Amino acid sequence: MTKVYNPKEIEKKWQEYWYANKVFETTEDDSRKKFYGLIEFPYPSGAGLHVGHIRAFSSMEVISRKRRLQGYNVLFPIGYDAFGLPTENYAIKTKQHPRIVTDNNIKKFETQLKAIGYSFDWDRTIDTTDEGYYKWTQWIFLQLFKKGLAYKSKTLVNFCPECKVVLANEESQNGVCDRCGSEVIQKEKDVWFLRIRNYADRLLEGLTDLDFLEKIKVEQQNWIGKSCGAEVEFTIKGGGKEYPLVVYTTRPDTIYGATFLVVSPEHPMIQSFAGSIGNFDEIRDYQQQAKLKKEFERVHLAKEKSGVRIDGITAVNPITGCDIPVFTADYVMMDYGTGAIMAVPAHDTRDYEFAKKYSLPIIEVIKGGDIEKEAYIAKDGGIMVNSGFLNGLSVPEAIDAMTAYMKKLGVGTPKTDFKMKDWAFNRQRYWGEPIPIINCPKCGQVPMDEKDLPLVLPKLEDFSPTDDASSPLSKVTEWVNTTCPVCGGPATRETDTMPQWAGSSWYYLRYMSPRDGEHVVNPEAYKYWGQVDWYNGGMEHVTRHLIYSRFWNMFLYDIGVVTNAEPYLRRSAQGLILGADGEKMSKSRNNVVNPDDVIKEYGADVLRLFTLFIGDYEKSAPWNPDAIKGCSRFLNKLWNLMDIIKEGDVADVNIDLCIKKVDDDFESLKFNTAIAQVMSTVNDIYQRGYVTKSEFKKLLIILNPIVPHITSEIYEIINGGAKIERQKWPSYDESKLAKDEVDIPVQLNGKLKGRITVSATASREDALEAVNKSTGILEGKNIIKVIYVEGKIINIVAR
RNA sequence: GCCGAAAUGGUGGAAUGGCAGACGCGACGGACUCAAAAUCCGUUGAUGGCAACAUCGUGUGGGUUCAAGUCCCACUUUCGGCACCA
Repeated sequence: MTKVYNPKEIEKKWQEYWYANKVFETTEDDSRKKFYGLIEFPYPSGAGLHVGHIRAFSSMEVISRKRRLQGYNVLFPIGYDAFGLPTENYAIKTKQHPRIVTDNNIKKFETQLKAIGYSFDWDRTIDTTDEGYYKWTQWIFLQLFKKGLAYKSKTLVNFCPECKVVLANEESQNGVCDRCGSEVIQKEKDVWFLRIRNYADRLLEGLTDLDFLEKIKVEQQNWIGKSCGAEVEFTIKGGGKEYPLVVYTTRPDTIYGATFLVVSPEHPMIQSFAGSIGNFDEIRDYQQQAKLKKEFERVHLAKEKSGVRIDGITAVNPITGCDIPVFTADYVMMDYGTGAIMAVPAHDTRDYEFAKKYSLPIIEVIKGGDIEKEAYIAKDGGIMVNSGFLNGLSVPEAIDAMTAYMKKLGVGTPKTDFKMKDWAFNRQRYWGEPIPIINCPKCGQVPMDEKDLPLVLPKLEDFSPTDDASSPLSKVTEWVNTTCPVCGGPATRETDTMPQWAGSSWYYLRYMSPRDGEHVVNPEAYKYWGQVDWYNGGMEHVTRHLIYSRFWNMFLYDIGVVTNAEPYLRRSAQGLILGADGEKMSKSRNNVVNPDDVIKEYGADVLRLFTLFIGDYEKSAPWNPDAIKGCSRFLNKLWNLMDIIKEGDVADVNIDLCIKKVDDDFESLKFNTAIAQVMSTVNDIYQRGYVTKSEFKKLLIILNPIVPHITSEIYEIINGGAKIERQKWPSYDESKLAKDEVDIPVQLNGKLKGRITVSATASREDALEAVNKSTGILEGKNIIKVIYVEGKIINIVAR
């Protein structure tokens, strides 16, 4: 009898061995194929690791360990995305410096990660708040600035009065601050933007060849939101003046049905007709109202359309020559298209609603719907009517015909637009990368000299935010005041810092050469590691981080820093672990599971096993504390196999099938079924009563990526000290996957009636013979048809 | 409103169109024990039947097929994303 399984003891032993001997350290090695596996590096919060992290990291951990056993040279790194608000807020609350808080949190994370036995190359650890790191974040920003892709612009921004910080659109969805949940207000501010819209088309097209989960592609496509249409010029007449008003439409085919025109309340056209507009006071009131409405109300709460007719001006339809009235309404947004639309109520739901409310004419130009009841969109179906030369055409034909006609007349041009907005790239907070720009009264915005990077974040005693939405850095006059690198005159530094998305937009490159002081990424290292082979992360980051980092990589490709336009070849996503109550884990719900507690009770291997066994990896699954026992029992059973090792006939246990299943399932992230297969195989082994050493070794190796401690220990014990990580991933014998004799179901008229045992390659006649012999179901029956699928089923249709 | 994913026992979840419920949890019965825990063995979709067995059963209603959880059509609900995007 061997000693009992003691996870605490063996896990400590193996972790010490791995980390002290740097077993997972990696260097470029041309003699071996490379594999670069990436996980989203964590934000080191004070709360420490969460079981969700474990699940998120475990897929690439398993794949990386498997790849090593398969002979690959594996880069599997870890780092910390450590700039950001929570740390800063916590630091303010506890009166510590964010640097101290960050360092402590990182230490805590590292201890926890090591206690789980992850096979990271710890020597490559990076930290976005490290000067040697953010030097290069700033360097990339400078290149963007020099290429005209970073600009400052006055706009209304989402401002959180609680966090006192300007938020990106994506951080203030539904008009609520992502961080604190308070209501966001609109504030005018000078803000840095990155011209990500310039890359919209390439970001969209680049998706085609990538092995990203389909739903990730779809979300990115929706986020980018490309629409193809045309800009059409209407002429506004009033008070003897003419004004060319350009509207944006995706449906030029419906122009014969345009019965009015709507401009956004902010549209400059209104002001230019100030003198000729009869109801200008009313219009001004409406503009004021629209301005007061927060974005949230305007978009989400305004169930009913509102608007005002602009008296004294009319618009001329460039195709029909007809005069139509002009309205202003806040359902038209200034920041999309041209801020003006031609309204076709018969074929657009919003225009329909507006026309009904203000009793405007509705002209049907596409047959097929019932415009008495509702607008008929008819994107793919329907035939044009009441539309001059378009009559009789289908909608797609009419779109092409009208676009060409407008172009010929010179009143319209094809135009694509994107929903995605430029990336608001700054925060008025302390704990972020300083923006390396100097404002000179003579020379304007001047980039810092690259030689002077990093621009170090000054040590600050009081870094709490200011009430006037300016950065705490503006208080450090000795830091702010500097000289202009161009003219040498007195100048001031930019005091805003970069958003948290900055550091994470290029971290996958830094891992390739984490300590290189001369390059963003060392060219030799890049040449070897190239693209990330497989990136796993959360669905919550596929529209922001994943697009932002693809954008930065494309830019670095354009300026010759990297040689691949796309950073990630494959991207998968894990499902959330929900609380035992089926709700998302959160402190406020008090349903958070701390991995330390699980390790304490069951050990790290059980934790690793359970987070992967809990359900389909790509779907969310609730944490069931009772079910952990099953995983613990299984590891005990695995351990106790040592008591029944015996050489013998290997029949009855299909180890080849098990290897194949595990091999395939790992590659498609079906860890739950891979584990189930191994459990079944172990059950079969106990049923048989003994395990052969060769079977046992194979089992240990295929399980090693998931439960490395116990498998390392058993392997060492049964093989006189041999190390499992030096072994080869087992192959399986194709010919042994299928059995020679099979038990197949017998159906009569599609209903299960019994089973027969036949050779896997038995003929139809043999199978039918076997049915006759072993069952009496065919007696007195008239056979009409026999369906026989070799090795699968026999179904007899009979009366 | 638009786009996407999903719905299977008491429960988490398995099923290239071919035995629905693998594997795990729980429950029940038994062994071991003074007892409990741990462990081991057995049972466990529902209904009827002593039983062999029969009937029903994968959100709802239709359809295709020798055969449907799986494919097609029409719905319902839940979750995620986008959203007066012209």
